[in-house]
Amino acid sequence: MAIRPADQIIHKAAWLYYTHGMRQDQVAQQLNISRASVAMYLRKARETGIVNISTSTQLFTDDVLAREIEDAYGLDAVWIAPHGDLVDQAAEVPVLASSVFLELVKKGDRIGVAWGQTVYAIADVMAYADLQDVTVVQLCGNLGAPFAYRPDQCTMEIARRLNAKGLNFYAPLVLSTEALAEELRNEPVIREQLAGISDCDLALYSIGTVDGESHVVKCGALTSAEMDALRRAGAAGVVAGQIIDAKGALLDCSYNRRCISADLDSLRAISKRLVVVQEPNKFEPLLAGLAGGLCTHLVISADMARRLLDQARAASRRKAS
Amino acid sequence: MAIRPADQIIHKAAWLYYTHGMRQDQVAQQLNISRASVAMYLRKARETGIVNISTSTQLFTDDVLAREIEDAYGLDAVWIAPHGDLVDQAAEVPVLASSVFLELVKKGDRIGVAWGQTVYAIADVMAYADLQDVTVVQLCGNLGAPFAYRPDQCTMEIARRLNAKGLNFYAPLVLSTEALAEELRNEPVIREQLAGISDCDLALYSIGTVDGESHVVKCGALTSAEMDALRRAGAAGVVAGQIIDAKGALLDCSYNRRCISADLDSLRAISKRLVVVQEPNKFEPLLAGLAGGLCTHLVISADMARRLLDQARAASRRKAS
DNA sequence: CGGGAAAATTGACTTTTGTCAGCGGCCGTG
DNA sequence: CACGGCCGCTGACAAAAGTCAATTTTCCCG
Repeated sequence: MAIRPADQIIHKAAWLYYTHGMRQDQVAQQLNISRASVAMYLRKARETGIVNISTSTQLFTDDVLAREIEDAYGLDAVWIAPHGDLVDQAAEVPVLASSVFLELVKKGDRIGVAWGQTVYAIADVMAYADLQDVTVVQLCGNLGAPFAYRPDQCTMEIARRLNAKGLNFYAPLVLSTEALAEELRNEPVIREQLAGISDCDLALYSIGTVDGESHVVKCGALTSAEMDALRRAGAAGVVAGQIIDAKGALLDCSYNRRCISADLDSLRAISKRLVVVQEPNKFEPLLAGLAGGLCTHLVISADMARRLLDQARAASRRKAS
Repeated sequence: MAIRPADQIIHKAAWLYYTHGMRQDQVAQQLNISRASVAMYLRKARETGIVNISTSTQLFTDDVLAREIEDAYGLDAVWIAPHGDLVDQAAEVPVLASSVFLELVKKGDRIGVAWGQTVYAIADVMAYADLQDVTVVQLCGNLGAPFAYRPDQCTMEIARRLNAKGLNFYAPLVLSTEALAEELRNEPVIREQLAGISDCDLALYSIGTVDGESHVVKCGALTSAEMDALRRAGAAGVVAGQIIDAKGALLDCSYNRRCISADLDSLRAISKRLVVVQEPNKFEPLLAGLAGGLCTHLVISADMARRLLDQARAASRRKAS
């Protein structure tokens, strides 16, 4: 909490340079150090979030397509990463998402974070910030897979970037029997963490696919064959490690009952639910999530936006006829 | 709300430069314009709040003196503008205050703003920001004095800087009879505005002196002689144009009854009350404000901080003996 | 308390950014 | 339709910032 004495000089340099608009040589003179050091301190200030530089994401919400999707799906806000006229579209989604995320966070917030490649990609490009009274909580249990994008890593990395407190979940995501999962959920430590999820101000997650490429399969929570069976039983997407059906409801299956993760109602109790979808093959999972009311704020690519809108129009035509 | 087509390019340039970290020549190439134009757009982006650069104010809260004052007066946070080792101390207070203010504001907030030289000085050095869903409301009636720091100007200037909505108060601050003031307060428009004050998330004000130099005297709301009389009757400070006594309660006097301004209870209902004191002669007024619970967040100079702490210590010694 | 490794700092050089006069297109006006 | 004024853009130069190898300082450890 307290500033380390060594960092004091960084704060001073940043204040004089950015707030007072002094030049680096003036700052150097004022602090009796070389200009090169000032340049270095300023870089550190930016890197650690002592100085925050953020760009409005209005460019990406202010768009007819985005408005139409907001209306069609009843969302609070939609951001669309445009086609390659700027930069690579797919890569743009996490960058945009991390800006949007930082725009939505405010001091004192409690933030729920799920996991997966998309979430980790967002964490990875996220700017550092100085949000010491923010708490980042993990939305579901862990798994031991050697992937950077596993639940605890996602939570930790985001907490680190924000200089926030990270609250990890010390339980496995999935257990071998339903009874054990139930028992564990009733353990005070775990119960408390699960209960705290609905107190979050903001949640961040993506929606997973239900095929062999799904992160739950890659991490070994389910075999590819089991996933195929679940898909035949109506699985449409994955949210915080749990399987949902096309209506966005929790699929009634043993796997879900063996999971320790955020209750969907708890997620819906969070006022800002930021869903980010990067891969083009996540169309159906995303529809499921939208149907289930799991999303209030959405970041997607232009292609995906197009498909969502077409879908909504087709649906309303069907209803009209 | 919508981005003007001409501003689109500014957003794009800012996004590529600040978020993607491209160099100006790369941005220029990407957007098919000259690098000089990019430099110009970037300046505009910074000036209009499309890009936001903010520096942590931790340096000024993270200080034993600040902590001691927090404890002694039960405040949420205190910031202290240090002695001249950095820059001019008095001039630093508004600069620091405007940074603190911007740190405390968040999207969707409703902000109450009073008036006076200090408040206007803060507005004047405030960085531009892009907070379009913020509302800035005037905390008290107006007066026609030809000063830049009058109530409507303070409100408007802050709203302009934030790109927020400004809600002015179209009633005089002080009327000639109590009856008329009472009648006016009951007018739906005015009543509504007064009622809306307690819904604010954040308030910004200074505390005025009760002498001939007071802004209420300079602006002609009171004569110097009337002020002297009020002082003898127990006046200790001015908050949003109203006179308070040493305990921080509204002074029982005709002037106050003729005022159209925020009820002190409404002010206390606002969760963050940022009080900024710049001039050294505002020590007693500040004590009155603190006594009345009108302050939760405080920005002062190092000298003032010293005096506050000495006062608190003297008071506790007196109590102990 | 000396020696050595690691970290911090700096001077000198390179790259990047800021600025401004001047050019050219656009629009309203005579 | 020609003219003048205005605004926005650009090229070229000046100023500022970034970088890195060399040097100094700090901090262990024997």
